[in-house]
Amino acid sequence: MGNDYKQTMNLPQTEFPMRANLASREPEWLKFWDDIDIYRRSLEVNENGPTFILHDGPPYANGHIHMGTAFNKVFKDLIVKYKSMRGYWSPYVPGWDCHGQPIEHQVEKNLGPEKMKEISQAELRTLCREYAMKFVDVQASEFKRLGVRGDFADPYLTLNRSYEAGDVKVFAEMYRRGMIYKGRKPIHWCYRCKTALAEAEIEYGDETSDSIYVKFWLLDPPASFAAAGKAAVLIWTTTPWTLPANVAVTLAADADYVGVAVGGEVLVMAEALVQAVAQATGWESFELVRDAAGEPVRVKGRELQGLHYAQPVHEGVGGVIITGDHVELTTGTGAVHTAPGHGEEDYLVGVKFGLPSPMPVDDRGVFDEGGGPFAGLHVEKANPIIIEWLAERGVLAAAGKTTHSYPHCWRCKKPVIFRATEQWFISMDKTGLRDAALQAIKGVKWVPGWSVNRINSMVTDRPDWCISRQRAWGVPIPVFECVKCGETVADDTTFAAVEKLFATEGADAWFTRKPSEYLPEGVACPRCGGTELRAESDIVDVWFESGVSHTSVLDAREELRRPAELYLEGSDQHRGWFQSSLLTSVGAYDEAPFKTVLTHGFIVDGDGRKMSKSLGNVVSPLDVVSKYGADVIRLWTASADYSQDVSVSDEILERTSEAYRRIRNTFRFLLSNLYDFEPGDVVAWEDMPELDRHALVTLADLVDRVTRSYDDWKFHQVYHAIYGYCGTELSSFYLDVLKDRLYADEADSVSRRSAQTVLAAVLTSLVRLVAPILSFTAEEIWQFMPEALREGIESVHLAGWPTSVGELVAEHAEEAAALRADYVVVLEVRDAVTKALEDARNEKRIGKSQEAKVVIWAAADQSAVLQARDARELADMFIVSDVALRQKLVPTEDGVPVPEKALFVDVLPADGTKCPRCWNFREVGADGLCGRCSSVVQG
RNA sequence: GGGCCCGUAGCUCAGUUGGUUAGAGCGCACGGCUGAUAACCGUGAGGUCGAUGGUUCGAGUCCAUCCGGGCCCA
Repeated sequence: MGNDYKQTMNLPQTEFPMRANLASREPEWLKFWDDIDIYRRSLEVNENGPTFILHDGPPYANGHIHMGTAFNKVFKDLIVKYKSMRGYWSPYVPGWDCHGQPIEHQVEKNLGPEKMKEISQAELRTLCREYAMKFVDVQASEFKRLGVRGDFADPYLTLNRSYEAGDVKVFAEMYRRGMIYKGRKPIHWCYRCKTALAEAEIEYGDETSDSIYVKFWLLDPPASFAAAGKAAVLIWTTTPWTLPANVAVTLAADADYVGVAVGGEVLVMAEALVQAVAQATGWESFELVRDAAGEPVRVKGRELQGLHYAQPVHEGVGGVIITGDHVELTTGTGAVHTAPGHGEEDYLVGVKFGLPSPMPVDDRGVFDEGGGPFAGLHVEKANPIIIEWLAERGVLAAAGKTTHSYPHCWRCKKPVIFRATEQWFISMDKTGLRDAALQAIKGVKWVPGWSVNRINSMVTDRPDWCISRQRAWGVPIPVFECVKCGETVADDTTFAAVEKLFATEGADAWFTRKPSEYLPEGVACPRCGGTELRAESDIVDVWFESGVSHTSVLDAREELRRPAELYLEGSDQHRGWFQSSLLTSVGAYDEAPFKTVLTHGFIVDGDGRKMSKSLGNVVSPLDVVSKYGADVIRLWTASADYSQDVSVSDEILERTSEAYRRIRNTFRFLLSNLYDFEPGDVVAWEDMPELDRHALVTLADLVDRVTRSYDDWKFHQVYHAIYGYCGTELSSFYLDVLKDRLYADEADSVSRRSAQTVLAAVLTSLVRLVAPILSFTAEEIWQFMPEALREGIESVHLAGWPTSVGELVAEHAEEAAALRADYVVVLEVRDAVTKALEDARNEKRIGKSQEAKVVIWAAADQSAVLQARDARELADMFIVSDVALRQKLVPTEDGVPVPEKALFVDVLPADGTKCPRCWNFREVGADGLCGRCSSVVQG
């Protein structure tokens, strides 16, 4: 609409682009932050502030980041930025977990078997180091691209010398305290490659095995069974070669066991499996042992516990019947042959019952003397011989073949065995570590609340911690072995020497130098006095390594300290890092390394399913960055309730992106109406229209709410509060109402300056509130703000937290309370008015609301509030040209009319003529303008 | 199979100690505006609260079972 008056108005002006173009513009802000060294600066401004340390849990330096790592890092970043803006000294040192089997495995795969054979352990370690460092760099740049701020120039790496020295320090302290011991545990073992295998190095594949049923004669059978014949417990196994290591039979405690009478013998097994076993063994006739009443004799597994049987291989040796949770009643006989040296479950139940774990198979897979009659036999060839041997002795009930999934070595593709070997353990109970840890848990704040249950049950139930690994890429168990007698040599002197060695040369030296080169003179075996020592070849579990970051990082770095205020990781870390950090810290220092632990759920797709390549629902953070921008990932991170699993999908990101645009446009409107606002233009509270004072109250309330939500770690509430404020409070009400004043009133009028004063307050507050989340956009806004509003501060991230509005409103607390109450009513009426306007619009009686005049038949409870305001004020708030107030009285029985309870609104065409400048309907003068516009135009 | 946890409109979230017709914003549909314009304003339609069965005068809100999903174990 061509309108000459347009130039006489104060229409919005700004260079701040409506379209964000985040993907291409964000890198410019990254450069800006680099240029001004924002990380150092953010520390400097809070040099004297209280300390807040969020200690970063190290992601594994392998591969690119995914949505989960992106979420976690952004989450941490917004907390650190918030605390920093609140005045806390909050250094953030990112870390990486660099050692471990996956990297070693990958390097070995890349190398191929030929080259692998040729290189030394030291060379392999060098390749692993290069591999890890490459991905540290990759991930660091990806994290930075997300806007994560921290000491990326000097992160902590578990392969650093100083870090490795910390491993020794913690190990030494726990060793001194008597928590670390040497024991045995079965592990996957490949006797061809003569090596231990990690779970990830196992490939499962179908294998045809022997399937045999064996009778273990009971030495002290229950009388009810024995009466019917010689009694045995019947077991089933697919690994006959493990029978020499048998020490027990495990039953299900609550299951019913019966005696099956076959050929004059009584075979005890689970009742539920009798039919299946009969089929497998081909019994032509059998019957259950019955009592006098003719009922089958049923005995619970737990009642049989403690009975003894004759070990099937070793003559004159007894085994014991125990019970365990792992016994299934779906296959076998419900009586499980138990050899703690040959299986994980067998081992665990063996530990529980204090059983020995004989291990008659050597590292080549050959039976030693422990194999009894089979000594010298290779396990690969043992099965048929053992089966025949059993048959000869009349204990083989049946033999067949079965196909099942079985573990294979990834290198030679051949079946592997479970074999107990010497390992290092941290004892949970010898020195009371478990109890101390449970005690320490109580002193930590766990968010959300269920988190404490989880850590508690894990610490309560976990077995001793096996901390040794038979690998190359890691930190060695820092002890020695006497070559002469095999005794472990480790004391203050050796630990100090090793710690120094690692601190100066790194753990690599362990593999290239002889102990005599770095141990002081005179170190000798405490048992035999031998002085020739061999360095332990096992390395330490990577969980132990990352767990000691409280020592290697928090203690070691000047800017940090232990305990940290906060650890923040996904819920899987209850078993992982939270626990390993807790146990090593309690073990070495008797206290938890953290004051608060925050846990978040996992990232899943829109249907709540985990992301996987096969489902095709994987969302890559790098793709999201290039499509939407890092700020949209950041906004998504903040918007989700992390106490449960967090969904991400195209739709969710699309919605988040729309929310982003809404927030961005709100800022754009604010900026565009402050182009001519100078510090001298500020209007005092007393001189403001009531609407503006109310807007300040609303803003102060928002700041308050948002601050509390940040403090309570409720970031999705921050998001909802800010988003809602932009849409509801500002866009659809306050800003909409303000347009007339901002555009049409005289530029320098008090009414317009008052509005701008409020807009400035909103802008400078809001930009700070969103800065921890929308780090890039907030910075962009900051740089577009009028000079004076920036107060000479270079970056929004150095600008501190908004406090002045809250103080101003607090000075007028009473009035503020009244305004809050009154505006509840005003806004109710406004809703009714807009609804009535919409009806009129649908009837084509009006177009824009300024064409209307509304008559409000106020309800009784609203009347007083409306009466207290003048009609023009109300008309402005409702964006109509005029308001008339009426109160409808209705007659009552006693003849005294009372006000009607309901509210009615009539919409009429506005009186007067449309002012061509401000589009309100008014009395117009000779120039055709309304009084206000006329005087503005004339100046 | 075990431990911990989750399941309210298409999406993100609210729903106090169980109590009137379950809320908000966004999206969507329709309409308005064209002086926030790849914007802005308004109105409206969408849930019976994963399912079933209990406790209760009354349950999204307590109990049980089941279904679906997640993490960690086995």
